[in-house]
Amino acid sequence: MTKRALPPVVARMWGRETESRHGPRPSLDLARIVDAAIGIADSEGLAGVRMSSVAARVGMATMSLYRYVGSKDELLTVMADAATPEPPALDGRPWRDYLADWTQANRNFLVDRPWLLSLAHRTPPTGPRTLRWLDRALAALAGTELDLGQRINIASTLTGYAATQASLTHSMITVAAATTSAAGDGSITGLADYGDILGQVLDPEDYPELTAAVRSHAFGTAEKWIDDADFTFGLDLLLDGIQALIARRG
Amino acid sequence: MTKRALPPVVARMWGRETESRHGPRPSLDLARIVDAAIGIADSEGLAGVRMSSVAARVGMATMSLYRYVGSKDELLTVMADAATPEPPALDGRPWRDYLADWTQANRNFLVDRPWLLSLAHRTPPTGPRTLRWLDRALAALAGTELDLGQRINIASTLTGYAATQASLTHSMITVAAATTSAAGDGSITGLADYGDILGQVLDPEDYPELTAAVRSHAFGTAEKWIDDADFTFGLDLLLDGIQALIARRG
DNA sequence: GAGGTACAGCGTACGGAATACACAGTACCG
DNA sequence: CGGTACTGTGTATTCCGTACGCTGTACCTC
Repeated sequence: MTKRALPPVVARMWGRETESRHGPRPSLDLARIVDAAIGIADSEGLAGVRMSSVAARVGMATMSLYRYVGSKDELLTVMADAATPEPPALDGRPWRDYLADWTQANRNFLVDRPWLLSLAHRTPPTGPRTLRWLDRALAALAGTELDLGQRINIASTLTGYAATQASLTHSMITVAAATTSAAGDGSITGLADYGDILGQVLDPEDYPELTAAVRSHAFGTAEKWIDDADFTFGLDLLLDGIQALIARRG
Repeated sequence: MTKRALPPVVARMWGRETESRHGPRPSLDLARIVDAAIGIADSEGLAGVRMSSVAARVGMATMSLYRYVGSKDELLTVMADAATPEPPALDGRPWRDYLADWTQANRNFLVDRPWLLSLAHRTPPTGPRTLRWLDRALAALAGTELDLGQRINIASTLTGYAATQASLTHSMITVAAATTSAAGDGSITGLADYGDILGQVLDPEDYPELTAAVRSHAFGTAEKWIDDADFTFGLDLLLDGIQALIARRG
């Protein structure tokens, strides 16, 4: 029985705080702090999330936050889970329909909240929301002959795909924050620029295929990355692979 | 002709510095600084990479680094490219063989240098190494009927898969740095613990499938994540999907 | 009901890290 | 041979995260 204490972050995400009976009751709860932090991240990006700014937003002193959160890092971890929406409902749909929906929804909220991408690499999923996504994906595959390991693997692969696509979409769409303020400075501002840059930099001898791609404007249109068509294309690749596997097993 | 100036980072990565003739010659070059930074990241992690520590490592004053790099952020970007190895050689192999190799190699260097994962979300690929990976993947698909957009899409999907798997592998393997130093503290230390935590936290009503997975120890064995079998499983899914697509086109 | 106790909110202070700025020395230019 | 542009660097500023200790309060126990 290796039943150790939960890591404090995890405990907090699940409301497993040991209720204390002494002293004044807290005037806030973790949720309100996390919401404030999420609000800031949405409007100013992750960089705007400072202990001081969050505290100001909830009307407390900076140091008071530490009664609710062990560290800024912890706060970010909790934020990452809380900012994740609920997964779509299964409603008895066939696995392929559902997983397509699931993956797309996954990508969509990552595009809406690009800062979530930067928080993705912290921990394996341990929050209620994130785990619900995993659970639902497993549920969709429940009717198949796949074993549990395979189902988990499929879920992670799809999440990974969603994240990759969201990240690409985001970095391509973004009019990058011009760090140097001079007009016409050298910041990468959009997609057209990306193709430009590659064109300027690539040696055709060394990068023959890429050069060809740039020349035929394969990176040219910004819509390409916002459009669902491209996303769906890759997704279908994955789903086809899964379907073939299931067929083999059945 | 929208031929703007290259972003400074990009210029530096490609050695497109405007050679200056006045003044003393630089006593170092960017490469040595980047190597030092990579060395630190390898041994202490990204957190160990401070302008001061890097400077110490190359035997210069902190502020001297700013003669070679515009900002720490720029340094990290250049590091990310420089730490990427060369892609495997194509050698006329069929696309599927090569891409399997390519993806696996991609995952492997990410597992070796987990800090690269945290730098992945900064920019679309603009460095010589990263772009060479892309070029080689496109080259492998050159014989197929797929159009360029599709080839690029496939390459990103595979990179994404490699990154996802590497990230999972890493977070599972890691004996997490115990931030609190007390023994038996609550940090997530490994895989067994991960299953433990889920078990403690999940409500079977709300997470039926996950609960079942935990109970049957689907998260239980650490080898599962280090082992190639699992990686190859998902990879084959993808490749099958691609193969089906190519067959359809041909 | 009185005192003790543990905990909430918060002001102050410290330490680490990035980086603006100014200055000294140096190599090449005319 | 002065001027100039650039290198290396010390100093100082600014911005954060957070350790610590103090004050007041609500509940518990006697």
